[in-house]
Amino acid sequence: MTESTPAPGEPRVPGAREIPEATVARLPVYLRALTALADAGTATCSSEELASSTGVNSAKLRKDLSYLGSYGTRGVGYDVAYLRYQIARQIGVTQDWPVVIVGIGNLGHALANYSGFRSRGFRVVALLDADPDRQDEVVAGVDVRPFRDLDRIVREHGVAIGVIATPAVAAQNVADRMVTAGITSILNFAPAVLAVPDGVDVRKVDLSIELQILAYHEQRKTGAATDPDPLAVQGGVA
Amino acid sequence: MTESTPAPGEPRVPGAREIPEATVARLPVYLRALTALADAGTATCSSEELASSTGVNSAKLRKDLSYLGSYGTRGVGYDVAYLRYQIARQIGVTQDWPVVIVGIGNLGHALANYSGFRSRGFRVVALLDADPDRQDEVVAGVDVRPFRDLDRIVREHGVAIGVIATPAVAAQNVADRMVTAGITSILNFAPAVLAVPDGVDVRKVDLSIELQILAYHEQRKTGAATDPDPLAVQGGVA
DNA sequence: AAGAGTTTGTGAACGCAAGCACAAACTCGA
DNA sequence: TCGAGTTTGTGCTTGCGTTCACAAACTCTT
Repeated sequence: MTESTPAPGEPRVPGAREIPEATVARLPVYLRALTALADAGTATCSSEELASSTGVNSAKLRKDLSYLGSYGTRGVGYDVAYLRYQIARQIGVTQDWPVVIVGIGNLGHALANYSGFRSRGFRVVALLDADPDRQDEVVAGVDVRPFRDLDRIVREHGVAIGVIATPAVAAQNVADRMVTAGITSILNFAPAVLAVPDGVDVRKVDLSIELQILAYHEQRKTGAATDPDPLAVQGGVA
Repeated sequence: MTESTPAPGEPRVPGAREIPEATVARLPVYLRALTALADAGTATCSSEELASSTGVNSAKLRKDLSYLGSYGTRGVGYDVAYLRYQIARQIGVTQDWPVVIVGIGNLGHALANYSGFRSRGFRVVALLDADPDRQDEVVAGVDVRPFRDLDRIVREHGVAIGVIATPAVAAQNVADRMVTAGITSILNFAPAVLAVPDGVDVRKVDLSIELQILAYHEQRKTGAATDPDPLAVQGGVA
């Protein structure tokens, strides 16, 4: 992904270790498991327990946590509340993150209503849509605003993160406008490759790609491969 | 992920090369780009062109394609239609994949309406929901059926792939029922870790995890880390 | 206080993936 | 036919991520 170059030679933050990308991707999973444990009233847990409830290897879990610091106690395990706070702080979900969502189709609706956002510090400050007919609606308690208001909304609320839930053809234009408005992190649900300047992070979630990966493995399981006959190309794929 | 062990010693399929997981994950991206090129009337393209339109390195693209076979022509490039067919065949999207979706919330609606499924061989044969009030609805031209019909529907349509779009608490039960019914690939949108027997593949898409990864990098960019004071644990994270 | 049992943190080995760089194989013009 | 230009396919190097395995550090019982 578009990693902001850490200025060759000098570390990004003096005391902060560099956390590997693979570890960063797992921290939210640990956070969720710790929250569940805390809600269940559990005060302490071992790396083995936490690992099995998150579906990872316990050695990997311990190595992941070691990048954050030494927050466990040998012979005992981890304090659930303490570890949870430390992970939340590292990820950044102890802060408030104002977010805008662009594109109010089915997916935009689903995202606006998704409770998992609010509970982790993400606050949807506006839903934007280019269609003027939609701008009287209120979805999930948030006003639908015209897309042209993007700049003002970003400025007023200090929005750093934008979500694109538009059709593919509109995605690049939306991304450009977001970047211009000052957004530096984009979560893209549109099936399109976005070009953005350095310093802007883009993560992509593609629903059909995940299904296709499953189909690949499923095909291998059942051994049902299509005829590799090159002549079949004439017909093409539907 | 739960990779079906390829029987130590003997290759899974005699003639088939083993395609690396990282490559499999990119094949759908190439497929989409090739479809766009074909729609635009392009007959031939180089690895450089295809790479830039999919956002990957051209060397990586060529290496990925080399796992499928030698489908390019040196000095010329790749035949768009031919390569597209070969990739589609390898992934398995030249076949028809009947799919069931369980959980008709906002996300279920979005998935049922998503055109990217049908155009790639995925056919939603049923939407299942435990709520009896919803079973008169028709969403995206597909009947909403009671969850208890799962077994029959899977049997009748030969469903191999199931999608879980329920709340987290229901997910494991749904997965168990899916496995019992004969489903061997699950796409899970619920924020829960699923336990499934060997031979069943699970892929997870977690909307809030992606946002949290963005937040982590965003926090690093702005240098706005929260006070690491251990005493703050008393307050905990909201 | 000492030994047995438990669990963390991490050095080291291993394996997969990314990228470089170049020979091989093609086209095209003279 | 030959040489210049283009593009693929791939061996090799490098780096990252995973896993193993064990010393260090803790608790608990006697």
